[in-house]
Amino acid sequence: MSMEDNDLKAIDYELTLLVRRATSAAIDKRLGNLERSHYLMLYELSRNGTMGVKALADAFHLDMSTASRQAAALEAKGYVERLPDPEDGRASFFQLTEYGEQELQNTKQTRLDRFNKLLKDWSTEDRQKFVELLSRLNRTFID
Amino acid sequence: MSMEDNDLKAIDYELTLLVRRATSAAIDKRLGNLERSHYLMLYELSRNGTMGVKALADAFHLDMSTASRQAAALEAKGYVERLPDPEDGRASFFQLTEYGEQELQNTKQTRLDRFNKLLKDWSTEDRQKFVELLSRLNRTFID
DNA sequence: AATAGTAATTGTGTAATGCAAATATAACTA
DNA sequence: TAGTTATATTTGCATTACACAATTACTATT
Repeated sequence: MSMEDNDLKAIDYELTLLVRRATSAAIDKRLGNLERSHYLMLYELSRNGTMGVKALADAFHLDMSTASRQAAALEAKGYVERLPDPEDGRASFFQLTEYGEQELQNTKQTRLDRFNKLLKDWSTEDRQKFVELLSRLNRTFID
Repeated sequence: MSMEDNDLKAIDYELTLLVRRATSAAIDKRLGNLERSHYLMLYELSRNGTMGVKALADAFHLDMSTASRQAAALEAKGYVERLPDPEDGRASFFQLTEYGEQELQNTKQTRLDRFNKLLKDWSTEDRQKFVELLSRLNRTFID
């Protein structure tokens, strides 16, 4: 076992711990009024305009059944509206509603506030580096 | 909204995404033969020798009911053994078995291999920095 | 003793996910 | 064009992981 393996092991352990803590209710599961899964989906919709179940599932590498249920939940809560796809009778598009947009902004702010507190002692350089490394890792996962 | 908020927002988003991806089966949920929760618990037991349900729950900030069920699952699989606490009739200790130790080592190796692949292009400095930042974040969460 | 506190378990409910089967519609092919 | 295959979505079912509340069996205190 090489010296560098220790870093990798530590990364694995810390990430696993982080995921556990985030899954555990208090930290990340729900912030603002939105569940994590709903937050992500609304976020994606706000960036992309409208998307169908397939596109949402692909964007997050989720099973379509999962994406379908989450989109239905968002619709039931009034965060999104379902529009028929004029070119494909099987498909539909989801679009953020005014209310969904509001909740998304609220939740973004709540989450920002949390990280402001949590990372208040971090230097700008460390924050930037953390973004960079997290992004790189996420992009790697996605391939 | 200040300039630095962008970093915090990005950190939040990337972390949320990471957690989602990890929760999603393929990446982190199960590696080697161990579920994430079992991996963490065995890991903790291997570092601390023996622990009771209360201590395990505290270590991970879990509800005791959750820790209790997970410990019971580990026992059922033969990864740990339950020993009565001689000083407290209510309590017991869990101790890694030979088999549990093996599975833990297997899983550690499997996870190490994964990160070796995943982060093969990362510099030593980046890896070290990532460990540092992740650890700092986790310690912050814990308080 | 009587009471209050604690370790653990069990019952119940929820969120998030996947796989498999079913449905409706589209696209392609012979 | 009729028949077949592929695709978008939904629904049924199962699993993992968690919390909260109630219960049990002890322990500690008064």
